[in-house]
This record gives sequence, C-alpha cells and structure tokens, in this order.
Amino acid sequence: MTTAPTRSTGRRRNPATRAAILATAFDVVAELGYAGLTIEKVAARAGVGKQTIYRWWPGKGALVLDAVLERTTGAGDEAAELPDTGDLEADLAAVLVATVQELTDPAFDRALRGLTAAIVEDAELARLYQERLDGPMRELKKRRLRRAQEAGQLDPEVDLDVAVDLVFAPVAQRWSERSGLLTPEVARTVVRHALRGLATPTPPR
Amino acid sequence: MTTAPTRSTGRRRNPATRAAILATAFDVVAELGYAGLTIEKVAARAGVGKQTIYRWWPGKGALVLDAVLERTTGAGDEAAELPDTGDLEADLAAVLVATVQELTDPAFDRALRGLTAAIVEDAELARLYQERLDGPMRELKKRRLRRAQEAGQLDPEVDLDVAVDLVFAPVAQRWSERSGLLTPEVARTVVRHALRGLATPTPPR
DNA sequence: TTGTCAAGACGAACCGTCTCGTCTCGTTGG
DNA sequence: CCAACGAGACGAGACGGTTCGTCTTGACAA
Repeated sequence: MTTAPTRSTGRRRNPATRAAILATAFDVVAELGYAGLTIEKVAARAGVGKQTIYRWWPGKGALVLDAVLERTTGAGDEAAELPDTGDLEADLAAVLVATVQELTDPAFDRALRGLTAAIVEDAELARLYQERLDGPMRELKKRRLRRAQEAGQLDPEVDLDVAVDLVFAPVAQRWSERSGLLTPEVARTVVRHALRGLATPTPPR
Repeated sequence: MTTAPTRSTGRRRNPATRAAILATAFDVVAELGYAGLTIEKVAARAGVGKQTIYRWWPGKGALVLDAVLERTTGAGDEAAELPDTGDLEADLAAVLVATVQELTDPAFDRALRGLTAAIVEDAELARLYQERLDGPMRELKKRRLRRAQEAGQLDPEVDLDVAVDLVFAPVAQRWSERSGLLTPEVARTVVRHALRGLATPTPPR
C-alpha cells in the first residue's frame, strides 16, 4: 500500500490532471449535490476523458472523498495539534465554534453533505473516511483530552472515544439532520455541559 | 389541510395497494440500499403500475420515509411516553439500549441508512423527517427530561434540546458514521456522563 | 515498448410522463 | 329501486432523455 513496487515504465500520471479532476469534483458536488454529480459532468468540466477518472477512482464516493480531503486543512497534517491554553473548555469551544463556522460555508456544507450521505450508505467508503479523515481528527481531540485527563481536569476512568463523541456528536448531528439551529452559542453550551459530565466525579475538595 | 372539501366521487384509493408499495419499498431499500432502489423495481415487485407510485409520492425520498415510518413503532403514537420509574439514568439507558438493538437489526439498519443518507442531502425531505419522525420522538424525550427537571434532578437552566442531543447524538453518530462499536455498554456510559453534565451544578445541600 | 491521455461510441438501466383500457365508486334521473 | 353516467384509481407498458460503466482509437510521453 505504501510504495508501488511496479517498475514504472511508460508515461507517468499527470498531477495537474488529478488536481483538476478533484477541484472540479468539489465544485460540482458543492453546486449540484452528491446525487447531481455525475462522472460525465466532472470529466466534461475538467476537460478530461471519462476513462481517466474511472482509471484512478472506483466511483463517485471515492472521488468525492478525495475531493473533500484535498480541501480540508489539518486532516493529514501529522504535526497539527488542537489549541492548549490550559483552559480545556475554552479550547474545545474554540474548535467547535470553528467547526460550526466551517459547516456554515455554503460550498463546504454542500460538498460535505454529499460525502456524508455516501458514507452513511457505503460501508467501504465509511472505512476509508474513518481511516483518512475522521480517524486523524479524532486522534487530535483525544490527545488534547488526554492531557487534560493527566492534569486532573477529567475523570481518569472515562473512555476518551466516548468523551470525544459527547463533545462533538451533538453539533454534527444538528448539522446533518438539520434538527436545530447551529450557532456558536449552542456549541459553547454543548461543550460546557459535556465537560461537566466528564469532569472528575469527586471535586478536589 | 384538515378536511378535503373535494366532493370525492370516483373510485377510492386502495389501502392494500398503498401497504404493498410501502412494504416492498422497505424490502428493496433494505436489500439494495437507497441508491439501488428504483421506482420501477418497487412497482414491478409490488405488482403495481409506476404511475400509481408517482401519483401518491413525489419521489424516492418521500416513499422511503413513509416506508420506514410505517415500520417504526411509537412514532406517531400520541399517547406514547418514555418510561418513568423515577430513576432518570436507568430510564434513558433503557431507551438508548433499545435504540442500539433496533439499529443492530440488519433490515432496519439498511432501510434507515437509506433514509438517513437521503435526509443529509435533501433539505425538504429533512423537514418532513423532522416533522413526522424526529420531532415527535424528541418531544417524548423532552417531556421525560422536563419531569426530571421539575423534580430537581436536572439543571433548571439547561436547554432541553441541547440535553436531548447530548444524550442521544453520540450513539446516532457512531451508527451513521461507523466511528465505533455500538454496544449497550457504550450506550449506558454515554447516558451516565451526559446526565452528570446536565445535573444541577450545585447539589441541593 | 509501455502506460497515460482526450474523445467519444456503445448497450443497458432508469428516469418521469403519457396513454390506454379496465375497474370501482358516488351521483343522478327515471 | 335501479340502471346509466362520469370521476378517479388501477395495471401495463411505450416513449424520449439521461447517465451508467466499458471499450476503442489515436496521440503522446517516459
């Protein structure tokens, strides 16, 4: 998976073509939605043959995943870290408010909706998503929580995966199901109550 | 909207036909997924003309919503209530564990995945879903929490919608994004921490 | 020589609309 | 009381349009 052992004679893959396809795919899914995205449309707009897309991506899902991945900052960045000022609630609130603002950007909202819809139905695509986007992000969040845990700000018994879900799932759910308003105020309230539920059960006194 | 003022002469709608269409739609989406469901397939399997489906449903989304709604217990039931033994944590854990078990049933899992995927992308369908399925369920949950709030078991300042999200979103998220195991144990842990975060900040004594 | 590229032809599947003939119904007038 | 009538639901399927994923062609670069 890491490096292809193939001899690699013959013409090399054109990086510009790959970039053009991904950029066009992002635009199309942002404009027409996932159901409205067709490989033919992407090929035509990108000035590319259909076969070039089918050669490198198995289908719509993988294409959109790559397209969103390309536009997401800090996803594959190994050195990235969540803010750590010592104030856990303020740090997490900042991250969640930033998420809310990202989800409010119309283009990103529609593109991510397309990807999310595909993930709900396609188990294999969900696996790729977990591996390449959600997993790394979750690792950052767990690292920040672990530091708080070691500083005695969190229940030492708490499962960090559950903790991450408790803090971030409510906002994600509101967004994906449109079940309520998505405001910085709501984000801060969620963080406040989630952290209260994750704090050490017996106060240090 | 309440009562049709139309004279309604002519042949009446056949309830058996409606039921056959919805049952078939549920089976098809459970078997082939939302993307694999076509109106033609449902019509053929149900032994029904395509026009009969297009006459009563605007498209795939509304059809699948009705199909899932038909199989969901307690959704439109006005008299339904969440359990209330006085032990809030035990009551909510029972509900969430039941949800986990429902989501573990393969047929229901796949059908609900189809509906969920459609909802993420289609704002109008999401509105219908909120109105007919999520809204009523949320009302039951809020009623149970409100009673706990009045009994002094919950922070009187807490927004009940946020409270519902904090308790139920983590499990829903795990299911839809396949981001972690879905076990009764996890459900109980989520309820425990969520309620701790929603309790009255200063103990009554 | 080998593999990538753009272009597009190809048959299959499904779309949503439309038409047809049949089958219930409620209404109406004898 | 009871035929005749008309409105609307129903099964069946034809229709033109769109997209699917595969396949072919010829140019081109390593």
